Amino acid sequence: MKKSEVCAIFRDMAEMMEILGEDVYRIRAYQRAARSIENTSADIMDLAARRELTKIPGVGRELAGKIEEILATGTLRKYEELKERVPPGLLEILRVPGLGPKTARVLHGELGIEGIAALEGLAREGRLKDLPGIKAKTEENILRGIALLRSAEERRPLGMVLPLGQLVVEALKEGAPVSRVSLAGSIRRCRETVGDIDILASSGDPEKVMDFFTRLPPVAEIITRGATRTSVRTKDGLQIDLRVVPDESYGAALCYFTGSKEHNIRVRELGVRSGLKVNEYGVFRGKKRVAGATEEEVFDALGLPFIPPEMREDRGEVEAGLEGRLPRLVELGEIKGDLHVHSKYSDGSASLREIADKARRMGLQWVAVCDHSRSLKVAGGLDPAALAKKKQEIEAFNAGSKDVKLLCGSEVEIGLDGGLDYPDEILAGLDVVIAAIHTGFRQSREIQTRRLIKATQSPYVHVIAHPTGRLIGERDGYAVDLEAVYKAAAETRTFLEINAWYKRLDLNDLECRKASETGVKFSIGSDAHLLNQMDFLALGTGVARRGWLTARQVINTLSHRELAVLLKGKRSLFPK
DNA sequence: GCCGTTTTCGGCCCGACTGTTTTCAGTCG
Repeated sequence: MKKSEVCAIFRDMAEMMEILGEDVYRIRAYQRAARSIENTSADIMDLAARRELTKIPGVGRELAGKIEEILATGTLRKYEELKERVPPGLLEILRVPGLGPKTARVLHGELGIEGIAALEGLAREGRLKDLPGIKAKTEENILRGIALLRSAEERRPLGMVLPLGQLVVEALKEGAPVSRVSLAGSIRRCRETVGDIDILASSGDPEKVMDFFTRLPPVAEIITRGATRTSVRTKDGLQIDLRVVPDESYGAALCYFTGSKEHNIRVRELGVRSGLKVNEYGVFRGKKRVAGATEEEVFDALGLPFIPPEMREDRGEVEAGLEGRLPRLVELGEIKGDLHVHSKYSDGSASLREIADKARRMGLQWVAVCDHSRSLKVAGGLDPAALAKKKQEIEAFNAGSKDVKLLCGSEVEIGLDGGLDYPDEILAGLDVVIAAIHTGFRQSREIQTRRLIKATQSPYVHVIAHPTGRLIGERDGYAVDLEAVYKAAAETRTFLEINAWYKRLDLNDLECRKASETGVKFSIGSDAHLLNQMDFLALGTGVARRGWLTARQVINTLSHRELAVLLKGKRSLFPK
């Protein structure tokens, strides 16, 4: 039983109770508990075993008992009772945007509607109009909502969306009368997937800003257009919202529109306790505005240090801020190199020199060129001769390069038995060895765990690449006992990769945070196969920041010399 | 159902927008 299943049950229950018109604060308690469980890095089974479930914020005695019941029986009596009273089709129609629990209740009570298909049919026939609180307009809105639901694109990987967001922000800075402009929303928090692009600007002439915005080349359609908020859709169906506020509200609005919603709620609650009201226009004591122009000012008025956007998820950052124990997060500017890049030697498209030139343009000092190992034939895995040639070329390059240095590495296949794809003599000659699973995804949890742990136990393996193997929106990671892997990695001083390739982001934010508690350190690698993909390093840094990691916990912050010493150091743990 | 330097009872985040209403309820972010 995973915590996600517990959360799903609580969320379902909240929706059913909403339809039944139960107490809103009880409903909110279930929703808050679900969020809170999702955001906790602790293992829910462990907490239950230690009878410490009430340590989760928002979980009291009552809900702790319910979680225990779910863990013990797989379900919950009260949940089963609710399901008897609320048919599943009724939950389905709640997914229609603009249609909430109150309306759903009326639709079911009066017409017995139990699904989107039935709802659509009756709306088309004009048979909803005479229900209490529903007229022609609401009927139209329901039909529009159903169409929207069908066309709604899934959330997209951050890396697919970020470049467009940055482009629009740059365009506004250049061409529109704005004094400040920034990305906001989940894209600014560096969430791994993004539903739409939120942008905030301040200006004394919002009309001109909106005119400029709606005429930008990527814009295909204007959805709504107002003085403070305009929404457009791009040619490939992505929504961009631009909000324009006066300069004195910019900081408060940036906090508000960056979110997350849960973080905002927490911050406002904090304000209420000291008699302050927080909204998108500022922080107010009575009618007097006490802060609002900058985010720093807003946090300061609430007695908080600046909380970086990547942390604003209500995962304990507000409490940590109050107690003065917010970590100083690793910054992109501190990243000195990329630990995982593919070259022409295997399936990458760039030469060693091109990789080094790109690194120089990015302000990096070193790059580990880690091509595939020999058995991964589909990806041009290197046989020992090719590997020797590559090593020679890298040595020659380094001898002639005053600034950027290359490390000769390999992304070595981990076999089904946990064995490695090159013999030790060859591994010993490499600067960096990243061990990876690309085959045998369907092995049992025990086998996968053993494979990864055995890899950490090699004196020559420095990094476990993309530890879960998941691809965002395409496939889940393989079954593996990650906590056992973290423990093995910590004991053997093996680093865990934050693979920054846009569909991987593996480990993810929560797992980074959990792993870091065991003392593990991390290596960020872009996994670039094309030169421009080295820019994914920024995504990996975002994941590290969302995982609350400091510069000391990320080995990419080391100089070339420091890194070389660290990598050689693992062998000394293994007496001959 | 949770929670506590105003409280173990009585509160529980805030505002915009829409559509249905003559002053407000529902929904959303």
